Amino acid sequence: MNGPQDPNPNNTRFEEMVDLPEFQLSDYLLLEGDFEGDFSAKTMANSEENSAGSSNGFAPPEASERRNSNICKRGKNKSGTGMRVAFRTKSELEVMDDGFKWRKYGKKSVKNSPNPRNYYKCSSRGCLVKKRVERDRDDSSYVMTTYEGVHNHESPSLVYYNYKQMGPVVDAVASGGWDPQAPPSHYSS
DNA sequence: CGGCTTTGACCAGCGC
DNA sequence: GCGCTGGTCAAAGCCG
Repeated sequence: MNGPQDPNPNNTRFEEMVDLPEFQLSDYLLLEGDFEGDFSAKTMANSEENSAGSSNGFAPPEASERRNSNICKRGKNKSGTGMRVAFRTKSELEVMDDGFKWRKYGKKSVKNSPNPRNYYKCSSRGCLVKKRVERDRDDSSYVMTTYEGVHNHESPSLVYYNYKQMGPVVDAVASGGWDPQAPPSHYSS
């Protein structure tokens, strides 16, 4: 199931969302995927607040990684899609419209967190992509969203995704040079 | 009536 | 080996 398949269409929609005033991307975590190297979790913070610790509910990478150990704990990707991406977003809304249709299938209170974790599956037939949503335990104004898997279809609402255009964005994020606040100039509407 | 959410139960992996 | 915890299932209820 490898190949030049859509790595994560949500990235595109998400990037558009963080351009909106009510959304503010804080952390971008590549937890698993078709990457070279042996890292299991990679943390990208877009702000100098990162170096200031968690004064703003913003955990340093070390802490973020530790928190992500929950996500990686099972170490198995039942959906077999091999791609997991986590975002931490400052948002009032718990469920963000990323262009896909999600069906809630579970809710679980997590240890060490006052906020429950919600589990969603993509509503599209045959699509095994899952999504976990929970509020940050340190600062409930932040929402942790974890996508697992790759959509085998396009967004039912709008399709902005273009793999060739997406590549440089991912590279920019990986190198810390991507500014989520910047206009989505790579879109050609 | 169909689709979605809710919620408790069950299952499986991991750490001790 | 056992207990804990996270993830999933499935039945029931709700809503459009």
